[in-house]
Amino acid sequence: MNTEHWTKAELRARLLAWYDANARALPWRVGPAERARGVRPDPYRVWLSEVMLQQTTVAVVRRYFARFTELWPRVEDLAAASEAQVMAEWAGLGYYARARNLHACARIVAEAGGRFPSTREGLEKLPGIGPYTAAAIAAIAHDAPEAVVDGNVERVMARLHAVEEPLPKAKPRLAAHAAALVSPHRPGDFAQAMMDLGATVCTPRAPACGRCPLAFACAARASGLARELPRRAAKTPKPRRRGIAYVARRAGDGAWLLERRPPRGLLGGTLGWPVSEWTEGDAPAPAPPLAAEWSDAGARVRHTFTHFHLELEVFVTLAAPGVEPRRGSFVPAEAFRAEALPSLMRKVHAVAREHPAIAAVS
DNA sequence: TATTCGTGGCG
DNA sequence: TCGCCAAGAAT
Repeated sequence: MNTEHWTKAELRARLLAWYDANARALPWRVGPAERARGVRPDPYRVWLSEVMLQQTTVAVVRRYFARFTELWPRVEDLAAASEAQVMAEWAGLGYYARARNLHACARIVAEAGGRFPSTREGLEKLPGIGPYTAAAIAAIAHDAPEAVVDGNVERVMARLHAVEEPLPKAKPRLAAHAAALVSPHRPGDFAQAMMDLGATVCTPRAPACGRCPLAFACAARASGLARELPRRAAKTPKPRRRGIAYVARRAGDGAWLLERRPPRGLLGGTLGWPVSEWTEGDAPAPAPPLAAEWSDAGARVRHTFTHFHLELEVFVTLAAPGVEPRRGSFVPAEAFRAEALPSLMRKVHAVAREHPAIAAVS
């Protein structure tokens, strides 16, 4: 029983009208005006942007998206790259399983003629494409009438309907609300409008209800709850772990000792400095990757991951030219780029490079 | 169903 | 300094 004095059609119309006037200009987006003229976005660019945007802010994705599409303008180009190249370019973006899945997905699609599936069901079979991303590509690239439910949409729905149940338990309810609203006429624009609204107006901390095209229908607005919703289940505190990072340069040619991490798990598949185990209680056991005189670089590296804090001691050494490392391999100085390392490892590099034993080399 | 997976910006 | 959170997926 709908006891509201507004209809879903009216709500859709208000949102789309707002989007027509306020859509963000994004490099991977075909705006509402162009779209009205029949222009459709390139599914490859939609896919690439959506994967990058998973749990990641637009500001950061802009830079990476520009670089990726410059290097690899088509899915076949990305498929032809090596996984190491893709990992190096992804470095700093986080959630590195995305990069591995991105590359695997590109090879599957390229092998299949370079065409992405056009349905949500087909898309969801590909690595790295889950329910959200499949629906987003289907709606945005193909105008399929799919409900696209991300964090923004969940927040908008929680407020619009004053859903008090905390996340993540409320997810099915919020998804149902979103599904009931999907525009049958402009599904792609509707999906992007919902996300723009969440990103620029119905924001987490300080919603700008005065500028919201849906304020007239918003239950949370009416009851003064907008800022409180959506509620979330209490989070468990992050433990603190400690470890040691080892930065070795080779005397003479200045090569750096780096190690590729195992393909799964934390920072899986990325390039980095050899490290000890990371422990919570006891001090970490030393685990130098080669026999040498190691010096404490002094400054500690602090870094916070999704579920723990880490503090790393940094040890450095200048290794003799003929030394054989127990782990990792030497990368020539001219081939080394700190930008190809994940953020944690960049921080280690920034500390190590200040030490005389490291700085003195070439 | 609950964990595990990065990072940077902001209040 | 610190907790919160962002266009989630995989296991």
